Amino acid sequence: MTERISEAELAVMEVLWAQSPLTALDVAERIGPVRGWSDRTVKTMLGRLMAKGVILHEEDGRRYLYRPTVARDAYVARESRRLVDRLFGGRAAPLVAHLAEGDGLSPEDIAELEALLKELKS
Amino acid sequence: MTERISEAELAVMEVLWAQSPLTALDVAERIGPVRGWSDRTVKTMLGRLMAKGVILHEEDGRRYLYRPTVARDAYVARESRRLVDRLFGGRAAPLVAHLAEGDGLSPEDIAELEALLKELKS
DNA sequence: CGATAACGATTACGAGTGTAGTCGGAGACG
DNA sequence: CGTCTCCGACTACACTCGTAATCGTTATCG
Repeated sequence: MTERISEAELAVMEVLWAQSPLTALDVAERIGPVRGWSDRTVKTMLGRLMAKGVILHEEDGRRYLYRPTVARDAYVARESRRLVDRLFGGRAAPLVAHLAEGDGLSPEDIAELEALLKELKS
Repeated sequence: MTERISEAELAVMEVLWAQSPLTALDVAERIGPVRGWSDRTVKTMLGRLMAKGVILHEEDGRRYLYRPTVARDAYVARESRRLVDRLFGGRAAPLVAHLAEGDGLSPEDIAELEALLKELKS
């Protein structure tokens, strides 16, 4: 049901996932420095995210407070699945294998994965 | 260096990764039925992929034979890394955890991952 | 040799994206 | 009360993507 979130929009979502509700300017302050966006741009993103239904706003005097309607976890799960489906025929193991190649796995990752697998088998 | 490949373009790449070199019509025959594309559309994709430098063509009489310049493995590794970086701060373990949640891991996946981890530790 | 068919090259066009600018109304300030 | 300012709503514009259609040239077939 939830529509796709573009890369730039995701930056706004990350801010709101980190803390919400926030005003448009709050969001802009947290993003502007990092991405070099004007506050207008942030406002546009908020508008588009509203249109996509992934955030909502509540009135607060003469301005709005924005908050996500979609949990980060849910979004992340969907995107992960998309990638795995598109590139690996839905199988997770090859993905991990690929990450392992380019030195993508730290020792902590490996330990964490082992623990995870142990749990899954039980 | 390599530019991004869009979703529709990826379908063309998959065909060429499966077999190459191929003519435009060869590609269209392999894709058209599945995606419902006209051969014109396939030609457009080939042109854009050429512009992006991820395929090249060799002349074969009055037509071209196309082949990838980028290995599927390299592409897949880059895209996987992008996702992991964007959504998981570069850590692979949380990704696998997310996939595991939605029943995303088959028993074979789990077995395969175990074997992989064993190998990585050695 | 003239018509036709097969190709590649160029162009089209609406939706989405990145990145803003402008307009209009409601408070704030003098 | 008139003016300035802050905010959201609407508009802009170039670029990418998905999905083709048209143009020009060259080989081919009768």
